[in-house]
Amino acid sequence: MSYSSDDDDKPLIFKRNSRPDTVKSSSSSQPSRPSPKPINEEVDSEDDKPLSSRISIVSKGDTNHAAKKGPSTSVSPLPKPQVKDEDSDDEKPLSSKYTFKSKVGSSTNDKPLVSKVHQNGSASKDKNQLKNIGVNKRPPDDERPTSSVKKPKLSDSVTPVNHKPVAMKAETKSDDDDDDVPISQRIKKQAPSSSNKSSSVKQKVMKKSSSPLNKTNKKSKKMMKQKQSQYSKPSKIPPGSGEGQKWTSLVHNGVIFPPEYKPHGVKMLYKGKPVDLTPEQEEVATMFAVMLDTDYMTKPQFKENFWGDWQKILGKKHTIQDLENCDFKPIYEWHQSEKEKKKQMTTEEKKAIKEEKMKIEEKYMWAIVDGVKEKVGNFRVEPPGLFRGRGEHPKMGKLKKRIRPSDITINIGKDAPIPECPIPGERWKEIRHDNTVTWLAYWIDPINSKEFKYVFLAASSSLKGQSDKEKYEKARKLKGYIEGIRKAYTKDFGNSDDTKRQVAVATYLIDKLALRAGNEKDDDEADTVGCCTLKVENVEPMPPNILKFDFLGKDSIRYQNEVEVELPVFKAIQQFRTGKQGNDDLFDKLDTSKLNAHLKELMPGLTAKVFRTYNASITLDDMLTRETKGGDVTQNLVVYQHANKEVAIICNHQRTVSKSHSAQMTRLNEKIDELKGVIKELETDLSRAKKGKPPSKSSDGKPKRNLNPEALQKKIAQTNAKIEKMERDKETKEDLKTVALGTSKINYLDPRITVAWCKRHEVPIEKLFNKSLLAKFAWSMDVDPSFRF
DNA sequence: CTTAATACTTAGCACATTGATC
DNA sequence: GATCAATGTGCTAAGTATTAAG
Repeated sequence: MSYSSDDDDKPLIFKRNSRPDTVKSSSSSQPSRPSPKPINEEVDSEDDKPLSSRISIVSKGDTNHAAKKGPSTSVSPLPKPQVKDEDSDDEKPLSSKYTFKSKVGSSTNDKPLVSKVHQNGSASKDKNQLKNIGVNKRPPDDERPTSSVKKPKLSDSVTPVNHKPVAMKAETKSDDDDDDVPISQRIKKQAPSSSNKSSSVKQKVMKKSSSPLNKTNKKSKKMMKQKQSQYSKPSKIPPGSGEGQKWTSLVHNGVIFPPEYKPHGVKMLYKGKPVDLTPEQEEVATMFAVMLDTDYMTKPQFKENFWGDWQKILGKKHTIQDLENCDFKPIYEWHQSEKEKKKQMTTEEKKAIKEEKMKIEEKYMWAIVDGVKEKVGNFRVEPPGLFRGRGEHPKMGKLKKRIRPSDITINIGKDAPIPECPIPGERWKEIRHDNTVTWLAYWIDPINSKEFKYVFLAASSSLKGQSDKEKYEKARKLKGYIEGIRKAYTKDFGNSDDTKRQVAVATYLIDKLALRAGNEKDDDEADTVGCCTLKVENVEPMPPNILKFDFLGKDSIRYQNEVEVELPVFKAIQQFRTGKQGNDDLFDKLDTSKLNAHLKELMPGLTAKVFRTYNASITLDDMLTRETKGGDVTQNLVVYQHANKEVAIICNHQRTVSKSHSAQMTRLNEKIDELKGVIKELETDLSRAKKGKPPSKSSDGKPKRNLNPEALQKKIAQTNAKIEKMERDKETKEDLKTVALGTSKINYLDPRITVAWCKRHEVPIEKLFNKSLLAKFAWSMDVDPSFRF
């Protein structure tokens, strides 16, 4: 390994690489990507600092993008809590709703008029709602104190039922006066007042101790057993709601099924001859044919599994006796031409089809949760197909059978009408009324009968937003414990108790490298690992104190990294490896349950994944603070992207290099060269102009304008600037070709950090959050500009 | 304890749409 | 206005985590 230490004082340490650009096509070999750049790290961790500072990043100086774009349309003085009024809101561009231009202090929001509130997060035209469904549509601003809840499952003494967008929003309002106080403080000072209205949101954050919500009369199962342990608050219980109650009323229309199979009649060949297939056989053959141009075709496992399932449908006696002699091309080509046809359709035709589809699907898109219209996430039942497992999945290619209504369990409010089964003559498997869960429906995963496929609300829903917020609040809470936790595990690196030592080292790795917990996996899943499931061969100690990691993590994405660690950790890893084979567990005394049980002793609700959230968010907050220099919007966006990228690297969020990447780079280079040629020419002309000569002939022989030296100078400068910008863009592009920035933005970065930063630096939030993100993070829009993670 | 069942979050990629560029 | 890259969205696989059951 080369640890080149071109970075002066630091010993070079972190080096990340990974899959080759060929990822997609590679078959047997493990994917790996080159990493953008090495990261150096300081050995001794400084407790409180974010990962980014504990790990020093070799950043290439920030490029300041010269091009200035005019500040965009920022307008409204302050974002306000959004209460949507479908009718009026719809038309407005989101930008007019958000976009902060406000200065830090100005924070008095006007109150949202919560009068109509219909729907939460969505940008849609929802003229037709589930209107006809009789539901207890509560007026939005109805506060719904506990008592109003129809089924008081909880005694009145219990925390008031939390509430929804409406309440939530209304609430926000109420702490307006607090606006300049950081949320965390507001939370603290919030007295659990009796006023039901304000109880909701903050409730969740309340100390566990204060709200010993014991499951009371939950009718069922899980609840009974719930141990009201010493650290009470089971994370499941949403703040203001009853014992794990997630909703009080729930109305929706069930799910929609893909169309029945329509045979195309195109015959495939077997040993060169056309074969007749029944529609069912043809359907499965078509699933395979359609994948002819994917690299699943290079995987024997895929073909084997496909053949196994297809043969069951063909029958043992069928003409077709093997896959080798099958020629699916005719079907493949038919499919390609269908695709082409579709592409050729005029915009109007496409539009018409789309609208038609919308009309049919409209009613499935929405649910009414506690009186608020919310978007449903995946209301379309997954169509049949061949299982596309990632990595070397043992089940790839298996037939994912068609799901029928009789496979579906619906969960809905007791008082809601049962959705009509969309397929005439068929019926749902089961109807439940479980308000302790958020799913609207589920079916058994046809590939793995031990698992389920759930239908949930969309990310823009209050239910999801609420839990998202809780996730970040928990991560922020870790801030207050992290120092102690680090001290504690550091102390245990040398603990004589094997288990304790392993817990300490594992926690260290999770904290420092943002590794995933690493649950156990079955043999019928791809062989990937996380922290607790690391194998001896995945971590190679390289004296004096470097650990070389190389393993396949989630989604079979390769994690490669070389890290300098504290000596005791290094020694401990060496010791964990002794006497074991490469394939043995590195942490043989450990699994995620034990690890999490330990973590919970350190902080209520703490689990391994919280470290990832914490480290990602604190890194963003820290880098934004350190690197924002008060430039223009463009420059600030570069700062943000830089921070975002760092987080993505820490979390190992990768993407495959686009097929056209190298071609694009080549083109960029050509353009740069071209511009350089222009410069040369301009320089020639400049010197000639200075001598009073006319410009040289341009290459194409056309005469050029006779410019004066000043004009030429200016042109040269402009062109140079252009070249510089292109060089920077090129670099950025190359740099980010394997880095996926989106994943962290969606899942790990507390949106309040971004929103507050935007407010502080007058960056329109729309530059960073697209429509979906704005909807998903609606709950964070009114954060105080001074918010820090 | 260990394993199974359950529910929910996180993930990359394919495809669609939008936007920039010539 | 066509072309092609960038961006957005849908899809569904693959994780984490808790609780119940054995």
